[in-house]
Amino acid sequence: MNVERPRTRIQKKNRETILDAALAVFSAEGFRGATLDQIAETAGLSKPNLLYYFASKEAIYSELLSTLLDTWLDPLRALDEAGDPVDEIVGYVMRKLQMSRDMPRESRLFAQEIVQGAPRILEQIEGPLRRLVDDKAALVTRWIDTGRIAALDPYHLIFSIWATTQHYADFNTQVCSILKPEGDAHMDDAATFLSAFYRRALDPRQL
Amino acid sequence: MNVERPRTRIQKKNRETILDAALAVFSAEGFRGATLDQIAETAGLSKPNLLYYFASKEAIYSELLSTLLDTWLDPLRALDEAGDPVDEIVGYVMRKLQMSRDMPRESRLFAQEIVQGAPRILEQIEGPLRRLVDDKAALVTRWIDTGRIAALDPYHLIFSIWATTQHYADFNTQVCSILKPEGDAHMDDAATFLSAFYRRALDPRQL
DNA sequence: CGTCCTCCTGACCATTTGGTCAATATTCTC
DNA sequence: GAGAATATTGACCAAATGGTCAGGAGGACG
Repeated sequence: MNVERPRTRIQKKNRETILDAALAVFSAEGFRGATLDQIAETAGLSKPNLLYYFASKEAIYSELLSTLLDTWLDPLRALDEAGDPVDEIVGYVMRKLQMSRDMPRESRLFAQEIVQGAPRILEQIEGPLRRLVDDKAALVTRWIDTGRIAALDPYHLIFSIWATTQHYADFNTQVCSILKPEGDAHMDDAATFLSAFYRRALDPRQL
Repeated sequence: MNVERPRTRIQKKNRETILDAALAVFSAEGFRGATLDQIAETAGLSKPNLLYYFASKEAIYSELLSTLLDTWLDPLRALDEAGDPVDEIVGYVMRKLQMSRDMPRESRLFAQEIVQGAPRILEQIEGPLRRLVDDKAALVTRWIDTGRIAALDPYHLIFSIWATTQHYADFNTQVCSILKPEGDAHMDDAATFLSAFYRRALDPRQL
């Protein structure tokens, strides 16, 4: 089974089942911490069966990463030059926060990969991701130059958005330990905070 | 060797050597990814010798975490009610950023532990850390109530500071991949950005 | 110099884990 | 429903890994 494109419906279903189980296990345990047995059990399949669909543990992991990275960047892609600059960026922040709420496993998966030096997706980061960021940073610079937004380094602005929004997925344990109620009730508070925060920081008036 | 306090100078030296090597390996590979052999080699000691000084891999890891957490919180502790509110918070941001620059291994160690649900320091987070944060959040609230700083949720404000500053240590690989020059030259840019960013967001005038 | 205590190591062990394979079961196609 | 293609599994393997242990070095101290 060195196949790339699934040919039968069983293949499609099982590959999806495996990838979903792998996402759960890898995001919770990291690459090294996850075991094929765990993934197999989560998926409800036998270990040799996993290896019938994927060549190796690494193959599962790599396919996960590259499949998800694309989705992960959608919110940034949607940044639109035509809209109001401040609204656009605040909108991006909200979309990214929504993603942390809806896809915390994906967020943690990337977080762990990158913390460890991104050994398996460095290429994707230096290629597509970097190009996208360069593109959007140029857009922000245009907004700055026309005085429609505060003059703040666009790259570091984007980093700050990644950091503040992904924090709620990646460090959810810590957030919940400090904010009394469990659950993601505080996600709404986070949205309120970040919205006001970025609106204040970006407003071109003042100072 | 179930000793807690080192008694001889050899003990003290070797325990330090081991903890330093462990910090390097654990922060780069995570708890599960790190091996005793790696730590032993990094420390220049034999594996059985490690286990002469520490009861187990877990024991090394736990001692590392609890030793470092205290230092990690110093910047927040220094937040001073007597100073100018905006300057105090910006100062906190700068101290925290400095820590990400000087102690990236420690930052990554905590990051990985918390991403995985903080299984081994949850107690410390729910106890001392939470108390400290509650304390400082109350201080920020006082500043808000007297109109000396913008009205922003103090807990989420603190989270945003952790997120934005630690980002430069934890996701350093990504930052370097997007910002052309390697090295930590961009740490200065980060300081400039964060300083301006928080100053704008916190200024009590406007809006 | 002898002896006690600390320090260190080679050899070894049990378990875990990624991965293989031949054989069997299931599904698909005509 | 026969036969080919696809799917699944139990049994097994080699390497890695956390940890043990008996015994040997090495230093401190009388």
